Amino acid sequence: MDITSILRDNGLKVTPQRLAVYNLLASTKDHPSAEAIYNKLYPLYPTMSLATVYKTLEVLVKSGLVQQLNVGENSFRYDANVSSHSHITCIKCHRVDDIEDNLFAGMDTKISHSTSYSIINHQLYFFGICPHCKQPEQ
Amino acid sequence: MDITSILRDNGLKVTPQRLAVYNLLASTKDHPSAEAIYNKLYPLYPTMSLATVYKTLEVLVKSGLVQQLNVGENSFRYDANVSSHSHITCIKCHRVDDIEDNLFAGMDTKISHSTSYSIINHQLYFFGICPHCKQPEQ
DNA sequence: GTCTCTGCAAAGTGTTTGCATAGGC
DNA sequence: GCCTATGCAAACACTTTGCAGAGAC
Repeated sequence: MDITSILRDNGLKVTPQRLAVYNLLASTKDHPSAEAIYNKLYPLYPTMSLATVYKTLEVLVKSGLVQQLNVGENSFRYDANVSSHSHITCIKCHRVDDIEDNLFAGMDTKISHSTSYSIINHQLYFFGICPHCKQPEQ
Repeated sequence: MDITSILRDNGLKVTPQRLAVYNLLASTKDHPSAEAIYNKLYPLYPTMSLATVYKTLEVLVKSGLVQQLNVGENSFRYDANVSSHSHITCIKCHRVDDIEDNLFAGMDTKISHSTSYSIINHQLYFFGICPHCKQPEQ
């Protein structure tokens, strides 16, 4: 199902701003922050405001079209990939990459047994040095 | 080694405020935020300011006496347990409990192989409903 | 035409900083 | 007595809110 139908099904209007934010997120593996999204869209939509980006992201998150990530910076990052998957951050260049979730199969069940919680989901963040930053400086 | 010696070894002065913040963290499994720490200490140290709590926490984190947690709220939480261990948050009452880290043995190596990053550490957060909140409301 | 969305500015929240004074050593 | 730490207030960064006008349907 496409974003237009999903928005309409949720009683939400389809606006150029909403499409622009979603399409930007869907076309990158970058995990940008609200501000980064705004900076990328501003040249194309010079009337768009940062407040609109925030309001749009809230709508997209609530509609299940986008997920909000918290990689321990002071701002959130956003991801149009809403499937359960984890992230790894480079402590040098701060890029954020995806990790396939099948590496964590069965983990929720294991945790559930050892904690007596009912596990609903998880957010797993790994920190390290990416292949690019491992190369010697020149 | 006790906190007094560790502070001195780092060239830091031992002040009542630093001891109070550290001892509070060391004596609870609560994972309080800076504000919660301030609120607990204020009755005992009425001249202490929130800025001092923040400055003290920064010093303690840098000295390796305390770790900063990011459970996806808009504020950080702090933990005097600096051993590698993960956390689980109740989405109803927002309590944060510890998870023994041996459940995750070998995971960093696995991720390192699949991502080509050098893994330095990880932050694993689980979300669910705690045993207490699972009980029917009365 | 209705009712939600946008965009501006202002307010809010958690955290950090500057600086004079207090206090550890 | 020196030099760092404290505590106040002001600044900061990110995010949210209020509201009038614009725009989707």
